Amino acid sequence: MSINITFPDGNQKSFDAPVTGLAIAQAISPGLAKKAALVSVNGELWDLARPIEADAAISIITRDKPEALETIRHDAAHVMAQAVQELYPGTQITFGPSTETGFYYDFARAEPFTEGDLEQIEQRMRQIVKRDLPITREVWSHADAVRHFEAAGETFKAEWIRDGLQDRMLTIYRQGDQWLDLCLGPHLPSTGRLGTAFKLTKVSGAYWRGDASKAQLQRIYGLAFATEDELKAHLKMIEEAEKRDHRKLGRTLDLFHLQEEAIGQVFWHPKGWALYRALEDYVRRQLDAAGYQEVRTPMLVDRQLWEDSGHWANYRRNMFIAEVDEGEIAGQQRRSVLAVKPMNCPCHVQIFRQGTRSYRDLPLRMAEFGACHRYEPSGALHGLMRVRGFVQDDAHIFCTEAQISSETVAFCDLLKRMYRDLGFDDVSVKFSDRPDNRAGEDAIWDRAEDALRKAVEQTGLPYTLNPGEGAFYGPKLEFVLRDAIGRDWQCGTLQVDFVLPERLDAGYVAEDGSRHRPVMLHRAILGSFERFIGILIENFAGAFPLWLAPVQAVVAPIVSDADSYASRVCDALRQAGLRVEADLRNEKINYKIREHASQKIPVIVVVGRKEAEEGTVTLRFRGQERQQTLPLAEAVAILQGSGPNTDLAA
RNA sequence: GCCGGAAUAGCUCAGUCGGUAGAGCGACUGAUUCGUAAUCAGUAGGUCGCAGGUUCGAUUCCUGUUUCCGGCACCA
Repeated sequence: MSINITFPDGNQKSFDAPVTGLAIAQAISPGLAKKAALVSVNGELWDLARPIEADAAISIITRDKPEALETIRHDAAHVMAQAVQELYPGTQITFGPSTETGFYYDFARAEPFTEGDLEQIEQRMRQIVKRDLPITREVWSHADAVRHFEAAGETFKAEWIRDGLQDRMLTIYRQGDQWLDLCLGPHLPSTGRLGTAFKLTKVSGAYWRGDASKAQLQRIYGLAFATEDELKAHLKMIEEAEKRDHRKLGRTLDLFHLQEEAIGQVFWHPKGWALYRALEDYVRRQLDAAGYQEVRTPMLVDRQLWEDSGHWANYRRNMFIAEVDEGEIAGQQRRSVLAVKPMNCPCHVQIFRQGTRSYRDLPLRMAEFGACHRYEPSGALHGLMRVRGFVQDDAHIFCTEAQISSETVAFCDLLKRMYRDLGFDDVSVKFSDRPDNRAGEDAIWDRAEDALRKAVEQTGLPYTLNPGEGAFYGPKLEFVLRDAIGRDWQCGTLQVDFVLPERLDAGYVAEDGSRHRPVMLHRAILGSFERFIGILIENFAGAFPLWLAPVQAVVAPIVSDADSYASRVCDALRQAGLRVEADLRNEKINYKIREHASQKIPVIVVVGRKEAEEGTVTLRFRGQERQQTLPLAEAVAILQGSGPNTDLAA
C-alpha cells in the first residue's frame, strides 16, 4: 500500500506505507537526514523513526529550528537522568521537562547531590552522547507501565501513572537497551544527536508535584542549546547579569545596605536615597498632573478594620502584629491588637467614607506613597526585589462601573509614558479574568472584563490572557516590562474590586438621589519603590541617566591652585539644583577620572588653571571620549535642562 | 517555611592536616601639584557570624542557632 506525503511547498510524493520521517528525509537528501531532528506530521511533532501509516502533510524539522530546541533540551533531561541512575543506583526518577534555557530533572535520593557531583554527571552525560544510543518509542498498556515501574522500585513514577494517568495507553521512550522513561515525546533519534552544547548549573530542592506538603526531591538544572555558540552567548549573558546584580552595585555605588537586625528592610544610604527621591519626585509630578490626590494614612491600624476588610481572615499570616497593654480600664485589663498595614486600600476607603460622596466626586483618584509591611517567607527575601518593608506607588480610583474603561485607558497611557521616561520601551500586559472561586455576579464580571479588554486594546499594548487568574474580587491587568538584557519584570497592576467597597460600606449618592457602591481600582505603576529601584539598578547597570543619578556631577580640579575655583563651580551647580560634589583630594586627575568613571557619575567637571583663569569648565560625559570646554553659565544651563525627556542622560 | 551551600579586615578573597591570621584595594599620615581611567612611601585596622561541646589549646572538629546565597514553595 502506498500513501501520499505532502511537503510544505505543496509538492506530493508517494511512499510505501509505513514510512518514517527519517526515510522521507533520506529520500530528499542525505544532508537533510543528517540535520533532521523531528518530523511534523499534520502539525504534530513526531519522532523521526515513528511510522507514518496514512496520507499526511509533513515537514522535516532540522535541529536549528526552534521546535527542535525544546526536544534537544528534553533529551538532555533524559540523558542526565540516565547518567544519574548509572552513577547513583537506587536514585528514582520523577519529572524532567525542558525550560526556557535548558532543562531540569527531579530525583528522589536520600543522599544529597553536591556541586561536585555535577561535574561527574556531566562527564557521564557526554559519554552517553558518545555511545549514541538509539532512542525508541514504545506504546505500553497502563497496567504494564505500573507493573514495570513498581518492579523497578520507581515509586514516584508508578504513583503518577496509577493516580494521574488513569487507564490510558502510554508512550515509553527507551534509551539504549535498558534505560527507559515514561514520556510523551517526541525525542531525537539517538543520544548522539543531542550534541555537546549543554552544561549542568545547579542543584536544589523541589517538591514532588510542586506541593510543599509532599516529598522534597532534588532538582538538577542544566543549560542546553543547539550549538556551542548559543551556549557560550547564554553564559555570557549570565555573567553580564551577575555584574549588574543590584546587591553588588548597591554596595559598590554606596546606595543602601541590609542587615540582620532588620531583615527584609532597607537602610538607604545618602546616594541611594537621592535616587529614591529623584524617582519619587518624578512619580509625584506625574500623579499630580494626572489628577490624583495624594494622601497619607496610618501605619498601625486596629484589628477591627482588618477584620472588616477581610484581611484578618485571608492575609493574617503575612501581617506584622503589634500588641499593646493599655492598662486597666474600669477595672479590666485592656489590650489593643494593631496590625502594621500590609496594604493601603482599607485606609483609603476610610478617607473616602468621610462625609457624603456624590457621583460628582467620581472618579476620585486617591494616591499614597504607602509604607507597607508584609511578613514574607524567609526564603522569598531577595535584596531589594523582595522585602518585608516597602513603599508602594499606590492609588485607588473610586469610580462608577461605567468609568472603569476610561480610567483604565488613562492609567495605561500614564503607565506607558512613565515606563518610557524611566528607560523601558518594551511593555506587555497579562490579563487575568474570572477565577472559579469568586465574588460578585457574572453580569458584573462580564462588564468589567469587557471594559479592561477594550481599554488594553485601545492603548495598543500587546497582551496575553491568563484565564482564571484574576483575584476573587475582580479581574486584573498586570504590566510586564523587559529590561536591557531581556529579562521580564512584572511591575504595574490594575485590579478591579467589587468587594471591598461593599465590605467597608463605601457609598455615593447618584444623580437621582439613590445610594450606590463605587467600584475600586487598585493600581500601581512601579509596584514598590524598593523593587523598582532594584530593577533600575540592574537595567542601567548602575549607570543612571543624569536626572536619576544620585551624584550627577563631580567637580575635579587638576591642581590644588584650582581648588577654590572648583568649590565655586560646585556651589554654582548646586544652587542650580544639581546633585554635585567637589573632589578636592590630593590626587592626580587620572586617578579622579578613573574613580568617578567607575562610580558611573554622568558628568565629570574638570577644572585646571586654564579654566580657573577663563571662568570656564570642561565637561566630560560618561561613556564619551568627547569633552567640551565652555563658560560656567552655559554648562549650568545644559546640566540643568536635563530631565526625563532629554537624552543628554544617555 | 523546605532542600543544599556559605559566613575570615570597610570591600574582594587567601590561609590554618587544631597552637588566636595574611594579600590586594580602600582608610589614615607624609611627600608629590602632576591636563583626562590607578604617583610614591609609611601607619592603623580582625573576639575568623553567634552560642554550646570535644580538647592542654578551637577561627579550624562536632552540635545548635542567625543571616546570606541558589532553587522550591509562597506572592489573599
